[in-house]
Amino acid sequence: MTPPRARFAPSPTGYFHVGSARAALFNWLFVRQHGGTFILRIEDTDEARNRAEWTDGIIDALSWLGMDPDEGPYFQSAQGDAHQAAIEALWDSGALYACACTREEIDARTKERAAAGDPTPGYDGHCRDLNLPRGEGRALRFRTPDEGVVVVHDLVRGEVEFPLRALEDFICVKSDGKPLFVLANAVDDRTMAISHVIRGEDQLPTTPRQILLWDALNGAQSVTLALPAYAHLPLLVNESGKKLSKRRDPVAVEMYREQGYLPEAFRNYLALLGWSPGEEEIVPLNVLLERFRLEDVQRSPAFFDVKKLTHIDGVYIRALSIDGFVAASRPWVDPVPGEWAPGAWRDPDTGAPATPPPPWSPERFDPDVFASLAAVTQERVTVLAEVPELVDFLFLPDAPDDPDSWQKGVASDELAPTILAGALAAYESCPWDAASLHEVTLALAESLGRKLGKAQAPIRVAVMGRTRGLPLFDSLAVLGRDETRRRIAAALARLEPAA
RNA sequence: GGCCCCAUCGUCUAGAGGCCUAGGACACCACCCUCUCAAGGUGGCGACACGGGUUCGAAUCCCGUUGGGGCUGCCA
Repeated sequence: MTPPRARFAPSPTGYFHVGSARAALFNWLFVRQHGGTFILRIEDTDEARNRAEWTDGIIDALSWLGMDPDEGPYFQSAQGDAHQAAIEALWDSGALYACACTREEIDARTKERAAAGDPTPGYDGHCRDLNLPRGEGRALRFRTPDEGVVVVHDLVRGEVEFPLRALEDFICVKSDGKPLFVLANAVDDRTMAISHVIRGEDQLPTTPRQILLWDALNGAQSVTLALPAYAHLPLLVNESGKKLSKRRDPVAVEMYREQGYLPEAFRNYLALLGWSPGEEEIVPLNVLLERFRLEDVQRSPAFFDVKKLTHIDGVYIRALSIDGFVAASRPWVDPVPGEWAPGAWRDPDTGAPATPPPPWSPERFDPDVFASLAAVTQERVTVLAEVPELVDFLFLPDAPDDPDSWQKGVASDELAPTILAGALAAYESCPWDAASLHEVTLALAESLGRKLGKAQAPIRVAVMGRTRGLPLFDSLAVLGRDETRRRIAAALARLEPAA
């Protein structure tokens, strides 16, 4: 196969949609394994607001996922000359005609037809043979053949036939002279010599029009180009089986990045939607590259399952080396000014939800202290944004205050004062390491006739603030004798303010 | 309404006529391990939408039904 040229062509509409990310990934995998070219084209011809910003977001997200384009970004808005030339050629060849109908007129006629028993919707070809001149608020329609079929040769779906009689004369140039998506898209694919169009299934119904346009362009312009190969990927849906919607579904890739999903894990999960690498599903990139086949892509829609994504992310996090984990956690525990950090991105619609910064100040954070508990932290988080709440007790001036934990672990335990007082005494002079602390605390528990599991709760809440968290004795060992005892004493005082 | 697509456990999938009393993973449940929480281990629950064909034999092929979805804009 000659090296393919495939494009990822998002429109900058606010943030990077997971469905777009999946489409980009499949394009990228396909191109990489065939030594081809991965092209980024920004389809920004509409009312592009804040264009630069959204485009930067797309580029950042692609880069985060390790899929930097080989060419581009090209901007559709910069292709005006090519679009114009195509329109002129098409007009001169007679493929287009001017239409003066308004939406209202068309709808009215459709209604009339329906009343007369003809349910055919769409444009009725009213202006088709009127030979109207161009201009004056007139859109240009494509003269669609009345008989026959257009067949789309789809790499994942096989041959899909569209009867032409059901295809109306569609508009491809707006009344202001600007091309519509269907035309701009086809023209750009021609000028960029695209060989493979890999995109979402929602684009399948528009494909016959683009094929018609492509053929017409071949006849109208001096260059004859081979039609690209098409591959329409199954849609990503929510749990009710509907196409992922920007409104009610968490679809922003930026949001997942903020929450601390690793790009490798995210990419691995994306690859699993509509495709399977085989017996193992958590596989490194080289395996993805080795095994991916467009032909093996599933045809039915796939549910974007955050639970599974999260599980996979947990596996990737645990597979990190300690150093790797410490480095990956950095933005969440010790963000560097000027560099990417959680909280930088906000949902353009809701203005939320950004991951909050760590609860401690940069001055209080100690990388070495964090590193000493990294191993036990690593196996307890599933996304990096969970790291701060596990280690915050180390960097806050006092034990974090969690009312539920206090109530459950201390206030409602009649033995809590005894345990805390016992621990305060026992910790005064015992060797300060996890094993010794374990031993000493176990002895205290047994003297009170309690299992260690139950007896450690008040100490844990007094020092670490919550009933759940890192292993207690490792944590105390790192926190230090003085601070541990100070917090236990503080908890005792809080329990018996009078005494 | 019209056109198109799709149909294996709740979810993602393996399965390309006999290897399937349908395999794995997520989720869920139970047990084990255990200083909390995780992680890990063991086991469990759980699917070929339905009806006709074709065939010695169908989850796999064909047809129909039903169900779901997409598109149907002078948006991209």
